[in-house]
Amino acid sequence: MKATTIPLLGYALMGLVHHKPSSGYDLRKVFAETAMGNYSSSPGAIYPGLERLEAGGFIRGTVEETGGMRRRRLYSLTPRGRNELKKWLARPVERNDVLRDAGDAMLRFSFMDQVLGPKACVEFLQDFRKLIAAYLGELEAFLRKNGADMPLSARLAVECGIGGYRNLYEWTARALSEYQNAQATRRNSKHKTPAGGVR
Amino acid sequence: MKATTIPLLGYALMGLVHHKPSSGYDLRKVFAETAMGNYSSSPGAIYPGLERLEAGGFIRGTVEETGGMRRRRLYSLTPRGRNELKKWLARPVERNDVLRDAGDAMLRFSFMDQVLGPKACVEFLQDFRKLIAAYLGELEAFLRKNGADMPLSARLAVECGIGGYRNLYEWTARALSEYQNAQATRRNSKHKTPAGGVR
DNA sequence: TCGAGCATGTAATTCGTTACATGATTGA
DNA sequence: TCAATCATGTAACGAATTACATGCTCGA
Repeated sequence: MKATTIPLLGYALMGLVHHKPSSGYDLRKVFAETAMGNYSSSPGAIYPGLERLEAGGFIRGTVEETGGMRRRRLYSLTPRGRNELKKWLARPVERNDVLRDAGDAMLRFSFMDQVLGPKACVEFLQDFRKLIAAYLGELEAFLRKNGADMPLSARLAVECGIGGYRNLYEWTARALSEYQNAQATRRNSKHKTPAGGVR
Repeated sequence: MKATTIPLLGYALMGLVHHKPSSGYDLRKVFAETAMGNYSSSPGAIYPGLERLEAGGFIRGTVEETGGMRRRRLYSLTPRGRNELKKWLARPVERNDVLRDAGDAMLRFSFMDQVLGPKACVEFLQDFRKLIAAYLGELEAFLRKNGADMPLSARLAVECGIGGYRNLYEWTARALSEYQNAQATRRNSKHKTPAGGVR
């Protein structure tokens, strides 16, 4: 039983395909045109990535039968894929997720709402916030200790990084309060707006 | 004449080695323990990376002759390497540098002071600032157009990204004013503290 | 003498990048 | 009929990750 390790791009693809069944071309456009501009968008990444996911049984592609237009292979999540996506999203946040600019963690969060619901988002944000605070403390200590001996531009670069984490920290507070508002609204309106909103 | 394309890690290594001749082990520790925690630090990245740079003639390794301790190979920058580093640092900032979290650009900036001097840093910051402002506008427009249709967590993720760029934007202002102060100080003290500071 | 930390490497694998190739469809 | 755009691929290559292997040196 192989470990079946899925690269980040694979999860990005699964999350998008879960949101809305899509072709490779659709997905490339998402990466190229939306705020997901980090991530590849090159055909040499997307198509092999989709093939790997299909070979692993996480997505299934079916050829669309529309009159006109060239054939497009529409991918959608299989139950297995949905399960894998859930597992990935439900992983506890670790210190590691905070280090390398947290791209991984933010990707997870951006899909979390639809798949795991608001409660999981709140928990995630709380844990994330704690980790950010801890790392922020480390960075500030580092700067206090070494800042004076560093070339100006290097010190400024570190300060920029600290500012980035401070932004992240403040963002978690805003995000948490938005979730509290959303939950209050939902309680009042008695499920008038369900959770996911696939369309 | 091959293109000799050097990966980002290669430039990180060159910048560090220029700052202070180092062994592979030293460099690994820098990546593992300082604020440069993004970047690999694994031996399978560092040692082959150093070998490639040496094969390209950018750095040269000499075995240290200290009594005691196991032999360590100390690398230092060759003239060719210094030239290559300069060329990389002097590249104009492009829109592309702003997209993928600007890790590349910040790395360049952090070495810039020592190699190109404060004037280049100021120019860099001014260009960088403009590009950030432009991309920030795009992201905000994107959010205005699509924010309402996005799941809450996805929208929040975009807002977090926007906050990150806003931080970057504000940081450029602070950095610029620090450079102006530094220049004023230097003028007053008549080169008492030169530019580089290799030690 | 034994383990911890110093120090350097190597091999298998996987993945992304760049660049190229192909063909279908639509509108001018 | 020609260009643009839709849509899917493929091949070569480079580089990072993981995991393993090795040997030195110092202190307890």
